[in-house]
Amino acid sequence: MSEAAATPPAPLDFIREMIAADLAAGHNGGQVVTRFPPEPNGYLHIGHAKSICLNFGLAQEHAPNARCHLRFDDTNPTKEEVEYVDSIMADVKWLGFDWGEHLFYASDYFEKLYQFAEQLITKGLAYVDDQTQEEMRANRGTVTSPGTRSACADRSVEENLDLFRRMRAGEFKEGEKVLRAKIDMASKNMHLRDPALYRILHAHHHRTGDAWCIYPMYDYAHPLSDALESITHSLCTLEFEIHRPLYEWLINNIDGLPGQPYQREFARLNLTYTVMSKRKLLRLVKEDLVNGWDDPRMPTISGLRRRGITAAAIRSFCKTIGLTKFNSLTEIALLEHAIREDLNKISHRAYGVLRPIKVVLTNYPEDLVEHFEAANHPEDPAAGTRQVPLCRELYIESDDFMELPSDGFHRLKPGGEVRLKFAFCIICQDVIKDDAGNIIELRCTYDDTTRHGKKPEGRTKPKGIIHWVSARHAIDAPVRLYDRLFTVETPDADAGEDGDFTQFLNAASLEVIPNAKLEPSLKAAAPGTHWQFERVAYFYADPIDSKPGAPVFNRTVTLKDGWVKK
RNA sequence: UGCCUCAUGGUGUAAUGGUAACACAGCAGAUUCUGAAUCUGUUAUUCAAGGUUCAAAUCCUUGUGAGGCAACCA
Repeated sequence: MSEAAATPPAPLDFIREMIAADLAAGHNGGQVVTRFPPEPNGYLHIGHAKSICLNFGLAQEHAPNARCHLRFDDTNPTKEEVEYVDSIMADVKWLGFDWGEHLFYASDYFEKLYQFAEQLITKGLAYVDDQTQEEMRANRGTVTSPGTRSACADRSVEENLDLFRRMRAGEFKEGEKVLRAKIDMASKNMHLRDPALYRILHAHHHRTGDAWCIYPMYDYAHPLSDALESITHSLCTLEFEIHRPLYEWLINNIDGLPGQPYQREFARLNLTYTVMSKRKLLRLVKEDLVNGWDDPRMPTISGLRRRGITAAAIRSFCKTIGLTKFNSLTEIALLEHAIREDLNKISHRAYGVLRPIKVVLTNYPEDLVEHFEAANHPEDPAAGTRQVPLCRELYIESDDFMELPSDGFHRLKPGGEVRLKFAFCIICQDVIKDDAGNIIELRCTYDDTTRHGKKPEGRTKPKGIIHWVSARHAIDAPVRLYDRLFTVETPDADAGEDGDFTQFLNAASLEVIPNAKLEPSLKAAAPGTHWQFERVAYFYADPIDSKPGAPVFNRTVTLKDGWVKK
């Protein structure tokens, strides 16, 4: 029995199968060249992570005969900004991928793209159209009826060339002229009804400045950029499937392309309880419905990062969801599982009491302070230990006490006993209330025979083990509890055609606890570190708002809670 | 009233004409100085109807449902 037989190889998705077949057939000289081509008009989100993991992952899997390019699809200067370029590069790097020398911009190809357009005109495959946008739309026909070709389609090559050059020279106003491919106005595929190739935009471009006033359309620039970079496999999402014939038309009709890429499509990621379109995310930011692109509730890479989600968790998640053409809706639980799995491994444990209730140990000396040794990680002795101070007055989680306990509740109750983790057991003797009847303090006694490590004879162990902090030593720190951004699984779909998805925003998606009681060692928590507050949740010391000695914590994800109240 | 694509447990995926499986979620138990983690067990699946075949999730036909397509956006 061989090792290989014991562990079958992971099954290939349809894209990887296709690439394996290309390689087996000896295509592309054994090279695999992919690209991740974002438009710098917004921040990357977890849907992009799926594409990044695919494209860069393919390059890693086929190394050294492979590479993945990062290319900015910056063909629309009216929407694009350098802020987005910078954030995209930072996010890709943070996710753990490297484009090496292969950083490109579609705008780098403007001159070549222009020459290819002249080639198309010369071949009689493109013409300058004078129709207005409205006329073009009207003449395009409908999905069930053919369109009508513009009278301009009959212009001579010479006239088209002259007009196109004058478009470039800036002789015309925006909307006055457009370069169109001459394909088929009766095609069932609307994208083949003489699609626009170039439009006039007297706009300042973030890289080319004012050098150009005509800009190529995505459908034109994308396949040619792929070909210019000798991309072998151009992978995009399903909505571009219908663009494929146009992609191929361009590749086949332009001479002098160094590469012959082909496009294939996969389903984009949809996640429950969030929205994923850049347009909607932009709206959340612009209308201050969240605190910027990196708000920890956002599905953006920067938001997830700031919430405390690790790159490893995102990569693992992307592996789990697979790759198909099925338009799926992935439960957020799958992501949460990937997050907990990684955080459980890397997070040191500490005590934090979010909603404190004071406990007085009536039989504990007033002036005594003891330190108990606590493990930093239960499954990793190498993580070491720390000393946690304890005195007569403590805080415990108010959830860990019930005056009228429900069935199966095995934390603290009147007359009941629990263990203070790593310390000793206590019994609740008295419940002190204020005039309004609110519990303000618990009077307890501790049992010295139950100290950590001791095993007293003939004594039943309490089922409940709770965390605690010393009232005298606790530090106060702000803790932000993040929850899902929306109250419904599919805010998009539920809002309908003309509905507003913001109506489903979760009003309780952020709760700030200004003064959580934390064990003193947490005072030194470095910004950008991951913690598990035992029995509560995973937290992340906010990298921006934390100051030396004054950390601010973001709740990344709660611990799974297996206890269901009966 | 057109064209393109898709359809496997609650969710995401695998099975490439030959025993429908894995992960998540759920449930039950073991274990535990975290009601976590870990371990064990378990519930639940091929959109429908025909056809081809010794044999169909897989191939064919017809339905049904979902998504996409008529920017000078990407």
